[in-house]
Amino acid sequence: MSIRRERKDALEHRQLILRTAHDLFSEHGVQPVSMHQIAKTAGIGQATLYRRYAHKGDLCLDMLYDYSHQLMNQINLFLEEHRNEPPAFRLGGIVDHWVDAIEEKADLIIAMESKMSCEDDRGNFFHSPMYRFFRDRMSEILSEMLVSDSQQPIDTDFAAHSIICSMSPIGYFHMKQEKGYTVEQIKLHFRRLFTFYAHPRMAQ
Amino acid sequence: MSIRRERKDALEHRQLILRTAHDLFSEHGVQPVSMHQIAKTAGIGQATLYRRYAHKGDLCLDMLYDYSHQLMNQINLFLEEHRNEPPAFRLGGIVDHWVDAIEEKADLIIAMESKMSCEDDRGNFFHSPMYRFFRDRMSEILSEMLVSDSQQPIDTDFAAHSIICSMSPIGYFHMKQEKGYTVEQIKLHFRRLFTFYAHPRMAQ
DNA sequence: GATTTAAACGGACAATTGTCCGGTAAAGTT
DNA sequence: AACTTTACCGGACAATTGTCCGTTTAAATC
Repeated sequence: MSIRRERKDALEHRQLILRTAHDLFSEHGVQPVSMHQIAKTAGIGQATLYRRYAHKGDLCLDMLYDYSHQLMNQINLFLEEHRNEPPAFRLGGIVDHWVDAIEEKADLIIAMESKMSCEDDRGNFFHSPMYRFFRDRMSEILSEMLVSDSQQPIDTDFAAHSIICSMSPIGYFHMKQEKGYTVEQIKLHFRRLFTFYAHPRMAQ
Repeated sequence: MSIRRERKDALEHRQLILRTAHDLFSEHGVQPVSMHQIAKTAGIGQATLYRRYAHKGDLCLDMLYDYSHQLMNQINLFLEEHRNEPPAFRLGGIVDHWVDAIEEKADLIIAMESKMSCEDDRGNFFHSPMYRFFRDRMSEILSEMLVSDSQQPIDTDFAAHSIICSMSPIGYFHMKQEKGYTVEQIKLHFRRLFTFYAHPRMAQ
């Protein structure tokens, strides 16, 4: 009774699927390409595709895997380089990176998010390493900010989660299109809003 | 050349659809009921249904119409009654009402939101009266809070929009299930987080 | 009330998503 | 190397979503 490792052909198929999907998405965009089309183009059965990926959102999540690691590395580097800057500055840096990522991978991110029902674990963004990374890094920074004398302690994980939600691609693009803000303006507004925690002025 | 008003049978069908959908949703839940099933049960054609509602999310949005007006009235009443309380208190009240609404109408709201692509106007939550109502009320309250001496003015519409996004049902239920918070704990955390704008303590 | 107009109808059709199950072949066992 | 096990394969099938188009009929005009 030993653990069977993944079959060689299964691994090849996974790579084939990712390559095929990438090519099709590049050529036609994300939304117009169907799962059937991906399977057919890759020359594999429908079920083989669905066995790997529960739905297109799940596939997109995996396609973002490399990019997300790249992004996490960039951010870690940024945080390392600016470790002596005030927390608000570092939080702002994360915001900037995140917004840039949305701009660059909008199609994939939206396709991913729009398929997420609440129940199913598989392909749920909130269970991805990227979500945890963002939440944990932000949570740490928020802790630094709030270490002081607040009589009402803020739950920093909760706050980080809220910040991530408020920077959802859907909401982001609504802001951009509806109000006509530029990318830089939105970044600025986010930075001001979130770093209000760090440099608050007494109101009223 | 005059404007033709809506045909009588069209109106009847609209009401029939809403009633049928309500009954089916009550019996089986929202997600398992298909558009085909709704049309068939109502005794109308597929196209007749789709002509009214672009997709199930659009239908859900309309089903929330009455409830949303009720909710808006409740909140207006609340704001009226507590107009002399500090803005943070009033913002907190809105949060409470919103969370209660999510709890009560979760299925419909999630079905609605999960169908929203960015482009199509029809059935987009961000174009609904409810969104505008929440954004505008919150924006007003935030203005009161921030009227003071901030050298970096916060865009209150932007802030209100962000708050709405951070209270999205998907994010809310993730918090609730994953971290095991009770409804009241989440309300409290939201209140603290958002009203941090109003009673901030200097950090660092 | 007959005629015209076009909004509305609905069933059939096309496309996409998601599942089943008999068969295949790779990994472990002797 | 032959055998056993079982993860994996893939095409066919079922369900759901979304659209087309010839026909009907309510409403405006005469």
